[in-house]
Amino acid sequence: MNKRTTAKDVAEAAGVSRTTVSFVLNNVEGMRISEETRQKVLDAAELLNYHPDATARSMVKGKTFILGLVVRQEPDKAYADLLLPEVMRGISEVAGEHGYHLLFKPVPPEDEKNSLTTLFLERQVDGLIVSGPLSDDQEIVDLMNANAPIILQGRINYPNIPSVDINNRKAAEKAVHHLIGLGHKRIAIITNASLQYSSSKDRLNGYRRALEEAGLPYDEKFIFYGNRTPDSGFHAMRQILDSGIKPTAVFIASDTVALGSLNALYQNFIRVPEDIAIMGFDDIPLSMHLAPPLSTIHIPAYHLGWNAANLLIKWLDNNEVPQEDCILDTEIIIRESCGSRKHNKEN
Amino acid sequence: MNKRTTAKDVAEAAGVSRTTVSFVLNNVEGMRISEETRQKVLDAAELLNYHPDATARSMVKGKTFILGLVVRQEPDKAYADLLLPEVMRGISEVAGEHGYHLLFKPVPPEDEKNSLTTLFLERQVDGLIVSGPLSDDQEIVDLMNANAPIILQGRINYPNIPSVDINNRKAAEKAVHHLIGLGHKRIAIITNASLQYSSSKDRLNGYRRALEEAGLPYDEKFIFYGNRTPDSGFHAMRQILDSGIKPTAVFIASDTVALGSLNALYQNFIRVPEDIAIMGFDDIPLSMHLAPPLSTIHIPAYHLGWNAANLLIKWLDNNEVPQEDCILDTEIIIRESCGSRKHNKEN
DNA sequence: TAATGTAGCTAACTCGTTTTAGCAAATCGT
DNA sequence: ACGATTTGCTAAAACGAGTTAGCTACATTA
Repeated sequence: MNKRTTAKDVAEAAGVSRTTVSFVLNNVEGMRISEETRQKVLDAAELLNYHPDATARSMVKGKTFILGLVVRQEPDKAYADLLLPEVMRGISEVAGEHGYHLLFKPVPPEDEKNSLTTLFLERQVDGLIVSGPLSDDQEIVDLMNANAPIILQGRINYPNIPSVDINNRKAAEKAVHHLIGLGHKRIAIITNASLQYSSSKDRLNGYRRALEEAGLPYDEKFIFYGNRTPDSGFHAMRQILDSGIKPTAVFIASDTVALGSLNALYQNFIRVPEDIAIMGFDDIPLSMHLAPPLSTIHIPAYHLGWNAANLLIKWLDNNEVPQEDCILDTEIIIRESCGSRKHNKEN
Repeated sequence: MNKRTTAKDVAEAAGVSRTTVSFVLNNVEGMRISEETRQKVLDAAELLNYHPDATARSMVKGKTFILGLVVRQEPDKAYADLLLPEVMRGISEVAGEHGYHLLFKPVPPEDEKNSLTTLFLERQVDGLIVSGPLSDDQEIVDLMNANAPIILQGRINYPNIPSVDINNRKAAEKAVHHLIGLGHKRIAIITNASLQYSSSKDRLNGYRRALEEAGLPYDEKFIFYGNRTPDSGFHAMRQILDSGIKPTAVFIASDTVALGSLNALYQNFIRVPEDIAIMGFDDIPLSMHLAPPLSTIHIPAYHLGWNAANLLIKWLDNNEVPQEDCILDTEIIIRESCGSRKHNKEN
C-alpha cells in the first residue's frame, strides 16, 4: 500500500501551511482565507485524494465518532434474535448520516469482565447502545452513574436510564385481548424468554391483565416458558399437550419460539387454527410466510434502532441527555393462525 | 465523566517516567526493569484503573485494531440474510481473541461513493471482510490491486482475491442429486438471488450438472428466480403453478426464499412432500422447525466467519497474504420436505 | 503621518501513546 | 584501579490531525 497522503502533503502541493489546509477543509468560521488560496487547497486535496486520518482526528477531538452496539445474549442464542438485523440497519443508517461508525460487540451476560466499561475506559467508543439487557444489569447502572452515554434498547430495573422500547405489557394485553374477543377462554402462554428479562416479565403481565379484565382466571398451570429459541417452543408446546390442560388458544410471546411450537403441533397432527389458535409476538420477517401465516404483534425494529441512534447522537453532539424514555407503538397483525382463514370456514 | 487516567498519572503515582510505565505494561523485551519498579508500576496502574487510550495507541502504532465487516446488500433485503448473525458471531469471536474490534457497515451495491475505499483512506479499519459481493465488484478489485487487506465471504469474477466460501456448485449438485435419487424427473429450480451474484450462478450450474449427469434434460422452462426474500419465493412458486410444467420436485436455492414458496403451496392446498418435494439451501436456523421440516444444504456460517477473521488477522499481524481460497464443506440435511416422513407413509 | 484596524496567513502547541537514542550508576574484566 | 560493559531508567521524537495565539502586510482612520 502506497504511503498515505497527509495534510502536510496537501499543504506543500498547494504552497500553504498545514494550518490553512485544515481551515479550508473544515470550513472553520472566522478564519479568513482568500478565495484564491481556498481553491488551491481544494484542488490539491482533490488531486492527491486526501482523506484525513480518522485516528489523528479522534486524538485531538477527544472523540472517536464510533458508537458501540452491545448485544447482551448468550452466544448460542444470538441467531435467534431475528429482529436484530433490522435494529442494526436503523442504527447504522442514522450513524452514517451523522458521521459515526458502528462497532458491534456481543457481550454474553455471564461475561463478568467489565467489558462494557472497558470500551469506555480504552475510549473505543463515544457511546453505547445496549440491546436486550438483563433487568438487573449492574454494570449498566454503574456506567450510567459515571455519566457514560448509554441508551438501552430494552429496559432494566432501575430508574432514569434512557431507553428505547415498546410497551410490552400493553402489547401482550392487546394480543390476548384479541384471543378473548374470538371467544377463547382457555388461553395458555409460552413466554419469550426467562423472567430475568424484563420484556418477558412485562409480556406475562400483559397476559395476566387481559385475562383479569375479562374476568377469566389467571392460572399458573397455563404458564410455560420459552427461551428465545424454536427448540424451547417445541418443548413448551409438548408440555402443554402432555399437561392435559387443553387450551383452545396459546399466546406465544415470541414468533421465533412459536415456530418450534407450530412444529410440535404439526407433528401431532393438531391443526392451526382449526384445533388451536396461536398468537405470536415480534412479527419477525418470516411470520407472514409461515403455514399458517402467524397473527402477531408487530415491533418497529428499524425504528427502535433509528431512535436509539438518534438519542445517543444528540447526547454526544449537543450534550442533550435524554430525559424521557422513547416508547414506540406496536401494532397487532391479524393473519390466519387465530382463525380468520376464510377459505377454511366453509370446509 | 471524571477525567481519564493517563500513563502520565500512573508514572507520577509510581514515581517513574512515562516511558517506564509503557515498558512495564507492554512487557517490552530487552528493556530491563527491576522487579521493584515493575511492581510499583503495576500497583499504580491497578489502583488508578488505568486503561491505555486506544486512539493514541492506534496513532503511534499505525493500526486501528479494527476489522470492518461490509455487507453488500440492498437495505430492504438485509434482514433476509438469516445466516449473517452466525457469520458475525464467528468473526467477532476470533477478533476478540486477537484484540481486534468489529466495525459493521452495510454498503448497498448501488452505493457508488467508494465507501469501501474511504474506510481505508481515512484509516477507519485495518482490513475488511466483504460479505456477499456482487460478482463484478470493481471497487474490490481496485482495492486488492492497491494491496488492501480484504477477505471476501463469497466470490467475485476475478482471480486471486482471498476468500472464504463454500462450493456452491457442488452443494447444489448434491441437493438435486438427492431429488433424482428419490425418483424425481421433473425438477424445477428457484434461484436464491439474481445471477449477478456468483452464488446464484454457481447453484444454478450445480442444478444443471446434476440433471445432465443423470441424463435428464435441462430445460429453461424449469428455471425461476428468487431474490433472497420469501416474497420472491412466493411469486416464483405461483409462476411455477401457473406455468403448467407440473414439476414433482423443486430445488429452492435458499431456505428464506423457500419459506415463501411453501406458503404459496399451502395456500393452494398442495401438500409437501406428498404432492411435491421441496429441497432447500442454507439451513437457516428455522428450517428444521418449518412444517414440514425442510431438507436442505447446511452452510457452516459460524465457521465461514471464523475462517475469514483468522485469515484477515494473519494477514494483518504476520503479513501472510492468503494464497488459497478457503472452501468449507457443506452437508446435506435430510428432513421431511422431500418425502421421508414416515408417519405419513401409512396414511 | 502616525495610530489603529483588518485581512490573510502560519508557528507552535495539544491529544496519549510507543519507541529510539542515550545517560548515569553499578558491575565486570584484567 | 581503570576502561568496558551492563543495568535501570528517562528525555525527546514521532504519529497526523485540530486549534490557539500571533505575526505580517496592507487598508483605514484621525
